[in-house]
Amino acid sequence: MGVNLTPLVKPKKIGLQGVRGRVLAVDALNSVYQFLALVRDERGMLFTNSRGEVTSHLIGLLSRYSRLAYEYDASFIFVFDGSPHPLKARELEKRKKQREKAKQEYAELLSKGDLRKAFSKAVVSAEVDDRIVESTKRLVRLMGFPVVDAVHDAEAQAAYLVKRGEAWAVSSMDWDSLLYGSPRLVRYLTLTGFEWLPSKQKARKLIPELVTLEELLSGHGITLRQLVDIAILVGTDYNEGVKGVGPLRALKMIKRYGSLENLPVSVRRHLPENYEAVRQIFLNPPLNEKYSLSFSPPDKEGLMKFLVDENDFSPKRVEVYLRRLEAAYERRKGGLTRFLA
DNA sequence: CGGTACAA
DNA sequence: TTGTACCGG
Repeated sequence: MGVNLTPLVKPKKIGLQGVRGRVLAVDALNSVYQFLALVRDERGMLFTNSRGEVTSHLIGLLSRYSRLAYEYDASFIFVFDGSPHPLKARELEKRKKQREKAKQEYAELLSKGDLRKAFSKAVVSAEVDDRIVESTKRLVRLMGFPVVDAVHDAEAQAAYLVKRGEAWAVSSMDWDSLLYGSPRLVRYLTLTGFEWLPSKQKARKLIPELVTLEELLSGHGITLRQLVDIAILVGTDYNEGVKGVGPLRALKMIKRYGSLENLPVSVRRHLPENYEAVRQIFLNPPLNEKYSLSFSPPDKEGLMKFLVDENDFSPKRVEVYLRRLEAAYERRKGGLTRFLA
């Protein structure tokens, strides 16, 4: 679930116009999780092709990113998680247990006929397997967007792409890219602007928000290293936080004492022994430096074969997505030519 | 989630 | 213009 920085951040609402013409480094599987959670029928069942393979993520990716490209002239680099960092194993185990519990509860609620509650469990049980990752990569490439593989966490690689100027901001629901030093983070990059709150059985209206690392740090008078120390106190994917310490207390302590090393021993003794290793994951993560970023026109034949022949999409719908992607590509290409001339 | 159609 | 209902694979 990443790090909870919510109480420390004052995002600026930028709306969809705020990403016009921008290149976003998308945490691809973060986006896929949202689609798997929400692109479902009224019983909470995922969409599938005739072989029973999940297609909900393909529906979501096509409609969202083709329209953002077409209507807002945005473009995307899709960044994928690599092998999980060894220190993340405990967190992954925890999530797996949560999913399994939710799956069971889903089946029970469904057999009792409680469709609304069943749906909320289906959302928690969303799971990304290898086939979903591979089909996502295949679709993104056919759409003409570059795919970048991270060594471990996609958020680290996406942050690096923004630091290098290859993308304007990271697009993700999670905060972690800021800890990896991304200068900008865009949250809630959706078209309809709704977030489903399973606990409340309600949807809340949201518009895209921008968080600037510089403003976050200067606003609190801290350094990136200190922000990472705050995260370690609160808890990250790589360590349990100190009990009773939330984001606000952590900020106060790090501002007062400067760093984890200087905390009073009463707090410091609750830190994990390997906190320096966790700090280095964020400050100095292994990166893929040999990525290639080629933006191509959409592959019409490839998309038809993949979506219509293999995944039972209606050809009429696929043509709509294709037209958007073609128009968006031509417009960006034209803009670039003008810029170079 | 996102698209569409139709109501008030 | 906003709400609501239904569909997509």
